[in-house]
Amino acid sequence: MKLSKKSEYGLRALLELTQFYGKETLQRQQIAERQHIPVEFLEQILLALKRAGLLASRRGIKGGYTLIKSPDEITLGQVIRILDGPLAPIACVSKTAYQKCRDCPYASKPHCPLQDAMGEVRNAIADILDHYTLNDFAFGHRKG
Amino acid sequence: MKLSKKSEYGLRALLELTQFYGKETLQRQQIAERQHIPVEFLEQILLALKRAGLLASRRGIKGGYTLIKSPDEITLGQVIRILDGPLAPIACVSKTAYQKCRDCPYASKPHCPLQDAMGEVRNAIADILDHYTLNDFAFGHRKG
DNA sequence: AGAAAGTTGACTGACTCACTCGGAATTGCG
DNA sequence: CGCAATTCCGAGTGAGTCAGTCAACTTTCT
Repeated sequence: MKLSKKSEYGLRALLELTQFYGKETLQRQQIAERQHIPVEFLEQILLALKRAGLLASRRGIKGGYTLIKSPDEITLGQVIRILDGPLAPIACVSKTAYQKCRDCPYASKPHCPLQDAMGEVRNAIADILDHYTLNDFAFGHRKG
Repeated sequence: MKLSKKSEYGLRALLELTQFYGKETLQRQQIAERQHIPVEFLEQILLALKRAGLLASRRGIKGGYTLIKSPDEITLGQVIRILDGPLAPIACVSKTAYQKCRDCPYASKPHCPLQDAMGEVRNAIADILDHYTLNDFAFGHRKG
């Protein structure tokens, strides 16, 4: 049940980019320093977020990264799925990356205890993370 | 955010042991067959659960494993913590295995966005798993 | 005694995590 | 143009974890 460094760094990087949304573009270097992230590792994270359509970048001497979507349209759930894969604890309860469980003795039966339990967990996690926007994240989450 | 095979197998093994609670002792072999678990791997799982005080075992020709605590006193949360470690996505929000995060730029500040978000997730997971007993698991969970 | 079971520790192959490196492409400036 | 600063991209790496496997030992029952 662990969050990878990749996701942690990714979220912390987006924290910075959210604070400068609509103002400046930030360079890897700056983000890395402010958030204490190894710069070369950060690079591949930012690239993944760019490929996923969250960031834009410019090369060259005045280059850098910018948020391309509004920070209240991006949720922590999206980010973690991009960097870490599905939120669900086991594949057979994932909604975004469902996979039938093989070799499970309940696969044929209408009802699997593990699926029930882990399904609840998945939903609880997704409920939080898919409604937690970068704005909430950067400026304080209004609790429901 | 993934559940290890170890925990999955452990929970499935306890499913069997719960069904026979107060009736028979089960052997590794039987559990392994019913739940399709590699028997030698299952062994080390059962041993861990024994050391943690959930199971008793008898050696020798009529040996096997039994639940030593009532299945409504054991929660899925306990089991997963024994086999997989803390439920919390990051150590600095764990209640059972708290660790100060080092190198986090918010470590000195009164308030860390990542801790807020992951703290919510941790609580949601723990709320479910620490109230989900083996009885609920084996015989159907009464939803709150 | 001997077979059947659990106990223990070590071992292994594949994989993942968290980086790291080298080099190519792009951009701005003088 | 030439050069420096920056991003882009693929590959590599060392440590560690995951998911078992194995061999040798002890205990118990008949």
